[in-house]
Amino acid sequence: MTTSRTSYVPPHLRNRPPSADPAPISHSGAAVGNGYLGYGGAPSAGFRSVGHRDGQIGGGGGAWNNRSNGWDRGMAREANPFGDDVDTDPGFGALENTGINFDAYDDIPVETSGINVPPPVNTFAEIDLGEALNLNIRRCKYTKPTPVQRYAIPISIGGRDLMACAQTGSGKTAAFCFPIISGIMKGGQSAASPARSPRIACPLALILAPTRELSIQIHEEAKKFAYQTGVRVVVAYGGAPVNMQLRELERGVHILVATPGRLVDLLERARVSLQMIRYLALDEADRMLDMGFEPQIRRIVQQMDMPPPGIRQTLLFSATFPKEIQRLATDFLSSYVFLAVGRVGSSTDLILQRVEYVHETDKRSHLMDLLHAQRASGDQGKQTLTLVFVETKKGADSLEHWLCFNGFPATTIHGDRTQQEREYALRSFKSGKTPILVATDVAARGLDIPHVAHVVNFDLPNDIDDYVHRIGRTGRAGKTGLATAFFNENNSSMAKPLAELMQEANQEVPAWLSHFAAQSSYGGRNRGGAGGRFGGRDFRRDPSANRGGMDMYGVGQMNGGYGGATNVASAWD
DNA sequence: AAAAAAG
Repeated sequence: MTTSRTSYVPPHLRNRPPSADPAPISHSGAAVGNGYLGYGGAPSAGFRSVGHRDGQIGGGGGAWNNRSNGWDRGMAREANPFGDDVDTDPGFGALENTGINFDAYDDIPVETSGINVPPPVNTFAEIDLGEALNLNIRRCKYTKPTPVQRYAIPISIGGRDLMACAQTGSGKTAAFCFPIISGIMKGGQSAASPARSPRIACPLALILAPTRELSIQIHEEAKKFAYQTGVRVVVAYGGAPVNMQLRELERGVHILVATPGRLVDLLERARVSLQMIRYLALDEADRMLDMGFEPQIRRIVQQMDMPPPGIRQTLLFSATFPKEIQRLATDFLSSYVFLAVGRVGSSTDLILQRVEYVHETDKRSHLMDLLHAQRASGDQGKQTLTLVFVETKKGADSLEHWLCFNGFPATTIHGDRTQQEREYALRSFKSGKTPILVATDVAARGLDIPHVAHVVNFDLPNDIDDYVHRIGRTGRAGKTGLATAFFNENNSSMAKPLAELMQEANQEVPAWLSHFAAQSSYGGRNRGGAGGRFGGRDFRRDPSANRGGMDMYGVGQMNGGYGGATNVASAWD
């Protein structure tokens, strides 16, 4: 059980100040006795009962965590996700600047609604997240919480369900990971219903994401937050060999990050049980609940063995949240708080949005012009990454070939490529080896790719929310970004919402686009996700939305929920 | 109609 591995903290040194910590990070004053009932720096001692043997079934907790061998080996082996050299570790550098420009945060509009909303905090120290997690927060160089974190963390710590609208890059992942990790540490191991077999993994938290790459990214980030907390994070997604993922699950899992398809597969194989779930988080929640995903999500959340709303805690996050989707989401929530954080940087100051009228047949040559101009003006040596969005997978392949043929190193990511190719393409793009990435909407949401200077909407999406997500891939890390859209007759349905969005973001709207917008009979008003200064608005506050939804809503809320407009802050009015 | 997500 004992080992000389430097990352292992022997039991007698646990709960000790930093001298016991092998990580090459200078830190001071790690307090002892932080209220975690024996957790401190390496809380594994608090999780398992001592003296169990390998493979022993039954007892106090989920099947795996009685197996002290597996557990301690896991602890000993836990790789330092921060790397030994901060300066040369790209992963760390990326996390260090998750698009957080604190100077831009002072006048960010924030709105909450719901009953008894826990008040926001101004510092991480105000919340008792635990010493191990606090140390990781310092390692991440998060000095103070972002707006979404200031509000979402106390709400989650307070045990409330949450529907949060906040731009990706505003610290969303941490906003739902911190409370989950902290809650798992505090709660210790529930003694309830052990699994039937040690081969069934029983995670306490489930984080679902709409793409494989996003689930990978969340997993990487969550591992940093959970480092040496004793909380194990495992990822499961399709397109990759299942055996490795199964082995990881067998070694124990507190937090499972997954895409829906692979999770359903694992549930059907009875390799995962959701009976112990205490936290459910949906990232890009509006996408997860839209037509393509809804049946799978309902299956996972409502038709397996997951505890119902009110028993588990549910956290929904997205940059956009259309009203129809909000209404759907109430099925998964109990007396929830709605939180909207104004767009930070992304579609306001930091991203310069341009729309150019380009005929379908001229798109390639026009893109070429842009790339030539960019190449001419750009600082040589500095990598300027360009992300080009197209509508179809075939279109992505053909544009990639054409760009390469014309001397622009490009690669592509879309759902017809193998997972290996997808991950290679993303790495190749991030590293600057192929500074142009042609992508379908698989790359539109959530991916944090530093140094993307230019997002080109070669084909505009049909949904303004998708546009918001796409351009959000640039203007990150406090840097400015450029978003260029090619517009023509085929996109006339987008004219109005696009013009309105750009106007709200104080962007210059070309006269011809306004003309298109005026002609267009399509709506674009109050599309829920895109309207106003916020990333969204609580549909419970919309009279027209409530007319149909109120009954269902009133019944669905266990604590009475939102009882009309009378007892709620009126900042909206 | 398209994209994503299981094999």
